Amino acid sequence: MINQYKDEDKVLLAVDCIIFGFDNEELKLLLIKRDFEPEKGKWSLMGGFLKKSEVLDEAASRVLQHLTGLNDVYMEQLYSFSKIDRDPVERTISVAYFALINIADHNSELSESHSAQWFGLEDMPELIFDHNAMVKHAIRRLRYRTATQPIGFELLPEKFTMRQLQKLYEAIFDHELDKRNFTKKINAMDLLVRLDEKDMTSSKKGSFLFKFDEQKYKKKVMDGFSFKV
Amino acid sequence: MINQYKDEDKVLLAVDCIIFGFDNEELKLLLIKRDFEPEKGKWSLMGGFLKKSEVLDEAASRVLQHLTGLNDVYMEQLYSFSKIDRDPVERTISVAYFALINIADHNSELSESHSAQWFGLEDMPELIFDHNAMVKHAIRRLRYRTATQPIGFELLPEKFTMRQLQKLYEAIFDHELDKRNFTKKINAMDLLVRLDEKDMTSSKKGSFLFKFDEQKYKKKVMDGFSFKV
DNA sequence: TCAAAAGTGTTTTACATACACCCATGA
DNA sequence: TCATGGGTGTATGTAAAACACTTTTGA
Repeated sequence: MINQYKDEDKVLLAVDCIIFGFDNEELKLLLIKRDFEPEKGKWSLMGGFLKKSEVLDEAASRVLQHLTGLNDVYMEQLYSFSKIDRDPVERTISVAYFALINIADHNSELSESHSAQWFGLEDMPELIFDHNAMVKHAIRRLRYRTATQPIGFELLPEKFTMRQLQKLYEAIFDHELDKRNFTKKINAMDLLVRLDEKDMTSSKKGSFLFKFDEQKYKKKVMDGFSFKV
Repeated sequence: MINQYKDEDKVLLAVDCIIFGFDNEELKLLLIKRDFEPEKGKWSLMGGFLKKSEVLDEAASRVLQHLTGLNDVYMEQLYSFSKIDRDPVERTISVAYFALINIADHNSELSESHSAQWFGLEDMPELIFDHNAMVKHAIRRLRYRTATQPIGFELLPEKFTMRQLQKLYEAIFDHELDKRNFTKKINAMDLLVRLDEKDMTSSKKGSFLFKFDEQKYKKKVMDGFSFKV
């Protein structure tokens, strides 16, 4: 078969990862300080190029794994960015992905070796290229996804307190929530299992730990779901 | 500056358009019968390759314009598909776009010259490559977008009756709606202007024509918006 | 005069919101 | 004993859903 596509333009395809974490207080992003040109020394999302042997999801996982050491992470393709001069070196289209990780899980030596650092959404530096726009987009998507599927749990450790979960939702929606109403709504979802175990670090009384029920969780994700603020 | 990207793989980037239309009864898709290999003679979405001089949105508009003659159409980037062998000729990543057009507006000679044809979602043929998956994805997005922004109007002529609008929403959500509740909800949106004009084709009594108020429409799109079924 | 679609309001139900006090404990 | 965060229920408002009859007019 002759190749009827041979006169078409080829381009570089990058993936860039918006990596969200949660430190029990605020939503954070893992950014790297570029140690190569162009824009050396500036802050940037972690990225890489698609190889011919990979699909996009694999490329994004590889990039994430490279920076955090983590596998099996919640990732979702976001949007493809294609401004002509977005990368000054060469025409590059970038497919943005966002990832939700548990900060405690990531390999911090690996991150440090990439001069990576967590930033709160409020005190983030300016990023290179169109990365600021990617982050904006990712926050919107995270809010929508959280309102639609219980993916918030991906950002928490396996066992967590109701207050941690609430703080997380508050951070994602940037909106204070009522403790009682929140508990009610979460319980109505019927996704959590309360353990016979308390976290004693946050108060003298201690607060119950929960984990979420993966079976029910998967079912809810399938059926759709709604959380409103 | 030396090109530090020179060892990276380059790929072909395609755009494929999911083109929705509405014929007052059902949602339809504009498909083309391929007249070139591979998969010649099979049904497919309209597509094309990204040129180095274009951004993705431009490529998608060009492809759409080529088939329908239409400019200034509602289009939205959907998702990028990257399975290794999705196109057997060469490694090609495709960025899917969806478009909403008014069937009456499109240039039907142009479409015919591409052997294009409208299909209801129910009686659609199997499509080549991963185009079926693209369509599925597009329907999901269209539902979400319609629930979130009043974009349904993009599929209607300038003047339309309340029943046409209802039929459209019913087609999008594949769900019958109550006439009274629908009218109430649409009126509450405060987007429509009732004209002193009736459409006499659908009944003896005739039914009022409406148009939507572009000013208010734009404002609502900005502010966000909610329509639930 | 009747068939066919248009138009129009009220009641019921579910869900979101607002709101305040007691509990357990370590210091 | 008291300061701190944890845990819980009820009343109110708002939006969705269910539901049926009258109007107009061309055939």
